Amino acid sequence: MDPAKPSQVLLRSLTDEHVLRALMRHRRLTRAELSTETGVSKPTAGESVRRLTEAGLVVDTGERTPGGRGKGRVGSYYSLAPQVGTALAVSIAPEGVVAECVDAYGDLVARAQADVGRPARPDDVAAALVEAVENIEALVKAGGMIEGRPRLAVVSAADPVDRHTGRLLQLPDAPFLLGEIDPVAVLGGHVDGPVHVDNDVNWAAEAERAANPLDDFAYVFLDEGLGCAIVSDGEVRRGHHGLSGEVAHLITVGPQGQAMPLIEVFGVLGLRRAGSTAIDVDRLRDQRPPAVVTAVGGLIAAVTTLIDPELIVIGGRWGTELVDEIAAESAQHPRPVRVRQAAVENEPSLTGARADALQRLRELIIRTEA
Amino acid sequence: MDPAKPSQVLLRSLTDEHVLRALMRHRRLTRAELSTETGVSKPTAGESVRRLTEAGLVVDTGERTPGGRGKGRVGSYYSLAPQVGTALAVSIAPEGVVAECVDAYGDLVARAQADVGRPARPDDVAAALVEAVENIEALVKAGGMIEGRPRLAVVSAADPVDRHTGRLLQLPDAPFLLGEIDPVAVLGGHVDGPVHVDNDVNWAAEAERAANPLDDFAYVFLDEGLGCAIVSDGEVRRGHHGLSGEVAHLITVGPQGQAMPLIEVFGVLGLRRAGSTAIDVDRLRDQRPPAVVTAVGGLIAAVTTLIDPELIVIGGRWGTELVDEIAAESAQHPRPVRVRQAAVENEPSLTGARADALQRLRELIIRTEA
DNA sequence: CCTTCTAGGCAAGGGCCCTGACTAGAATGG
DNA sequence: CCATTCTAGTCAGGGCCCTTGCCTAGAAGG
Repeated sequence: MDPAKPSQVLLRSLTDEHVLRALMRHRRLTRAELSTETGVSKPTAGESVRRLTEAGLVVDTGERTPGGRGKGRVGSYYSLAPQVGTALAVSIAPEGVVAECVDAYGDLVARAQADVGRPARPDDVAAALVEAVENIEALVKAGGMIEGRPRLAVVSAADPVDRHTGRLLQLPDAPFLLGEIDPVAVLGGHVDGPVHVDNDVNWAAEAERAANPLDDFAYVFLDEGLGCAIVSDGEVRRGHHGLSGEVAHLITVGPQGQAMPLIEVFGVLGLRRAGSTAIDVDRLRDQRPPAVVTAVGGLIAAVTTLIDPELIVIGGRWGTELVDEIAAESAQHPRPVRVRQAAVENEPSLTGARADALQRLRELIIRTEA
Repeated sequence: MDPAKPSQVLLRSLTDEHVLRALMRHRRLTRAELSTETGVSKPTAGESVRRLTEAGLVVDTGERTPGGRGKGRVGSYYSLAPQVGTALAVSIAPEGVVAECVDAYGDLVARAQADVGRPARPDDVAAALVEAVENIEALVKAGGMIEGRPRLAVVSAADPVDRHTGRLLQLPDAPFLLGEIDPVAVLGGHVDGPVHVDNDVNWAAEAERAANPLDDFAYVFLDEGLGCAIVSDGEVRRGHHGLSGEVAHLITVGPQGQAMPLIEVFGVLGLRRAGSTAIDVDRLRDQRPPAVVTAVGGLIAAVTTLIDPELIVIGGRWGTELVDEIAAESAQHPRPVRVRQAAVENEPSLTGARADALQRLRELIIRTEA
C-alpha cells in the first residue's frame, strides 16, 4: 500500500502539516494569514493552531499585527515553539572542524570551530570534533532560549564514508586525509537522534544543487584529495557503499598517453606529498602540468559517458585555478560538456550539510506531529 | 505545496485508488473482499465500487463466489472494466520489431512482430514498426473485447535515445544500428496518449531490477552495440540528454596498455564490421581476445569508481560468453565488484518496457479517476 | 426444513472541513 | 470624540466521508 490509508486523522494531520510548513516558510503568521497561505478555511486554520499549540509545537509570540498595515482588528502572531528543537551541521576537514546549530527556520543558533594542526592525526581530528560540539552545547546553554540536545546531526567529512555505518573508510592507494573516525559514535552522546554522515564533496554538490536548478550534474573536486559527486535526477547519488565518485582508481590518460589510474598520474608527476597520501597542492599550482589537465579530461569523459550530466562543476583549490584549461580540454572531446567553476564558494560542504540538516529537522517536526 | 491539500474529495479519491489497486492486484474481488483487502469499511468499499462502476472503470463480472468456499451468501465479483484501456510495449532492434499490447492486469492482449533484413536500413525499420503496430491493431479488433487505441506506448530502441524528444541519436564514432527514427512521430496516430522511448539497455536493466531487489547496479550490454545502464537508488538513471551509459568514448586500456576510447579498441583489433558501425560479434566470439576483456575491465572500473554499484550485470551475446573472464579481470582491480550474467534472458528489453508500460497504464487509470 | 454462515445494505454517529454570518477591536476621518 | 471602516477571529449550520453495529438476503449443510 503506497498511498496512506484514507481516514479523517489523515486529513487532520495533513492540515497540521500545511500549517507547520507555512510557519517554517514565514516565521510568524496570524491565523488569518495561515488560512490564506495554506488554502484551508479560517476555522480549520484556527483549530489547527489550537491543536498544535496544545501539542507544544506552536506558540503565540505575543506580538500583534502593527497598525501600520491598515485599519482593522489586530491579530496575534504564531510561530514555531522553541521545543521543536535544533539540528547540528558539522564539517570535518584536515584544517579543522566547524560545527553549527540551526533551528527550524534555518537560523544559526550557535557556531564553533576547532582547528587541527598539520599534518592532521586521527586522534586530533576526533578531539577537535568533540571540542567543537561541546562548545556548541555551551553556547546554546548560555543563550538560554533552547533546552535539550539537537534532534539530529548531519556531518560532512573529507574522506570516503561508508553509507551504512557512517564510518570513514580508507580506500587502497587513495588519499586518506582524516583517518579512521566514526562520527556516529563520537556524536552519539551529544545528539538526541540520528547522525547522518557523508562525504564533503557530496555535500558541496548538494549546496550547488540548492543554489542552481540543475537536475543532472557532476561536481569534480580537485584539492588535496580527489572527489566527484554525482547528481542525477535532482539528487546526490551515493552508490551502494556510499563510495560513488571516489575516482582515485578511475583509468585515465597518463603523461605518456598510457592508461593509468587517476591517482597514479599525480604519483608519477611527483605531486603527492611525502609521507602522506595527499596531493601536494602548492607544487601543483606552481607547475600547472598539462598532463594533469589531460588526466582530468579523462575523468570528465568518463563522467560524461556514464552519467551524461548537463554540466561539470569544478571545485577545490587547484581545480578552480585550472578550470579554463580543463574546460578547453573537455571541448576537444567527441562529446563536449559545459564546465564551470562552483558557484558556492564559501564553505560549500558545510552549506550543503546545513541545508540537509534543516530539511531533516523540518521533516522530523512534521512527522512527530503526524 | 508538496502534500495535497486536505479535503474530503482527497479522501474519497484515496479510497477509490485503494480499490482500484486492489483490483489490479487480484483481478476480481467481491465488495467484502475489497473491504478487508483495502482496510476500509464495508459500506465505504461498497460506495466506492458504486462510484467506480458509474464512472465505467469497474464492472460486475456476473460471476458469483463458488459455493465451494463454504456456506454463506454468494457475492458478486467486480473487476476492472475493459474501458480502462491498454498499453503498448514495443521493442525495436536490428533483427526486427516486436510489439505487445497489455491490459491493466499485465495480461498479453496481442503480440506481433515484423522482421527486418540485414543490414537494417532506417526506412525498413520504420516500416517494420508501423507493420507490427498495425498488426496489433488488427488483432485487438479481431478479439472484439477492447475498443479504442492503447492509452500509451513504451518503446525500447537499440540506439541512444534523446530523453526530451524520444528521437534516436547518432553519437560520433559510436555504433548506430537503427538509424534516425522518431518513434514518437511514427506511433503518434496509433496511440491515444504519451509515447515513452528509451534505450534497450535501460529497459533490460529495468527488467533486471524488477526481477531482483537491487537498488544500485550497472547493466553492461556487450553485443553489436555497447551499452551500459545505471541503476542508482532503485531507479534507472538516464542523464540529462538520456545518454548515460553510452560508453563508446569512455577511456580504457588499449591492447598495448595505451589509453584509448572503448570503441576504438574494437577498431584496432579489427572487430568492427566492414561498412557498418557495429561490432562483429561472430569474429569476436571466435577470437575471444584478452585485450577486449581488459578493455571491458576498464569500463567496469570506471563504473565502480563513479557509481559504486553493488553488482555488475553482464548482458549481450558476447558479454554473456565472456562473463567469467570479465569477472576474473574485475577481481584483480583495487576495488573489485561482483560480476554476474543477466538473470532475465528472454527478451529483457521488451520485458522491462512491458513492465513500465503496465505501471504507467495503472497510474494513468488511477489519475484519470482522481 | 432448519441451522449456519457470509455478502451486502441500512441507520446512526462522529469527525473534518466549508460557507456565511457575526463579534471584537483598532485605526481613520470628520 | 464618535461614527465609520476594515480586519481578526469565532460561531452556527451543513455537507460529506468513514466507521460501527445491526439487519436482511440467500445459499450450503445437516
